[in-house]
Amino acid sequence: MNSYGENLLAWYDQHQRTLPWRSPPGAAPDPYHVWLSEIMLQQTTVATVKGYFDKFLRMWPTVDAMAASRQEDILDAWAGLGYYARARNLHKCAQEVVQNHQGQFPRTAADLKTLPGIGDYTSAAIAAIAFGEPVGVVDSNVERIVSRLFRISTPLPKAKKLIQEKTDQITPFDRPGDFAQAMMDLGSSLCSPKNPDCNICPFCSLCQAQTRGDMETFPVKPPKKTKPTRLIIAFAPMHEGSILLERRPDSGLLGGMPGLFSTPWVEQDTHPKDYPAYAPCPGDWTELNGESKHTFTHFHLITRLVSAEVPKRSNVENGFWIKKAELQTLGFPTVFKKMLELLP
DNA sequence: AATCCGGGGGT
DNA sequence: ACCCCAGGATT
Repeated sequence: MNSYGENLLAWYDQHQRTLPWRSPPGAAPDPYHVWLSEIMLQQTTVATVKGYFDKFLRMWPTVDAMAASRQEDILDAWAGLGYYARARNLHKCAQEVVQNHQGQFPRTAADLKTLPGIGDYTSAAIAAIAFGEPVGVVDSNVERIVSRLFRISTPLPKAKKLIQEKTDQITPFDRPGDFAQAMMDLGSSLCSPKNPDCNICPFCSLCQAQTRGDMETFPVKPPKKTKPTRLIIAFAPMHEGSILLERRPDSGLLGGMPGLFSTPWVEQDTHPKDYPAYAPCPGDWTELNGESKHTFTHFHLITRLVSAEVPKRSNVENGFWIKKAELQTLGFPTVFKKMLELLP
């Protein structure tokens, strides 16, 4: 056992957090729980995931149950969590595990990585935590910690290979899963992006950046780009208290999710005379008061809502009618929730 | 190597 | 307003 492992695991045994997907000390983790939590935790905070994790386990207690469900039900339960490709891949992955692996998750990082939605990080995390494979698990917490430990000045993402090698080196063969989770606990508590608490850090004397006092300069990241603003008109075609909505195509932005029909999501505004070209049906469109704002990963969106009482035609491509009172029974992406709040 | 893909919380 | 976050897939 190296000194990194000794120091960190000693700290972990004292400060370990209890989380819904984390098994009690000494108990064997359920690979299904580990997998489900790791997918949800991709670019998503622990606090946000907790409620969704509990709900998913109640709805689908086993990978077999999830594999037997419909993608639409998975997406509905995932609504609000974001990055919806994760939910589509979750369903695909469960089906592959059942069909091609006898309902058992592969036990190595290399085999896990062949499954949908499982990449470098998640394959290593499941292999280490659920199956004890001594592999370095590198997420953004670990990138920050390791780049500080060794003062890695190469900018991300080019530094990823070196960070992976360093992480592999300091990961102990004994308890690699605990080491990985301890690193993430450390990164989310003491080794924070700003004002890291080096005084009580188990790596304090081992950390090159802390010795120099320039912790906050690591990791080195490329400059951010400014987000453009897109302005769209969303359509609310009404008929006797029902609204015509769209089931979005299975790929791309908010893929597979329900939403409102709208003009194209571009930076250029649309003139009212062009509304009919984009509306799902003919209508006398009148603008409702207010506008909704939402920010995505790479652009801001401002939406104005127009409404019209229209005949109830049923042959609208990807369209479906739903009573206003039943909107709450459907899982919407947050951007559409905000738009629907503009309805009178 | 770049780009696309959500949303919430901290500061 | 800007930062960050238990990243993966696509091009």
